[in-house]
Amino acid sequence: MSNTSTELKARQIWQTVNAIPAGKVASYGQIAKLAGLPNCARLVGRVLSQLPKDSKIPWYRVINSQGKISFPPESEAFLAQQGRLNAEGVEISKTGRINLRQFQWNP
DNA sequence: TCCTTGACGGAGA
DNA sequence: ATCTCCGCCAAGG
Repeated sequence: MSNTSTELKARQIWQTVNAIPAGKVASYGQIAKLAGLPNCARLVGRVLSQLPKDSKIPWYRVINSQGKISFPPESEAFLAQQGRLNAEGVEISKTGRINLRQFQWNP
């Protein structure tokens, strides 16, 4: 067990994602900034991609800045995320977009 | 060490 | 609204 720089960043990211309230979403870049890591949107995606399947962290509340799920439509991951969001009342249009005006988390 | 690969983002066209 | 083209950061080859 070591505390590498990236591990510290990962903790910051987990903590921030945990703060997203149910029924709301946040973009990768937004999470990065709130975590004190500007310009690290890709890192957020990377960190979330390494979460264990049974993680309690609400990774599915994180989408891209275009208001879309960052997985290929029809993919297993896409459907899983879509389902979790729908279960929380987050609406996704037929074209796969989420209205950020309405559902984006603004702390 | 250099190059490629991503759950990214913003500016243009 | 859609599609490039870059810039960014860390990991893996």
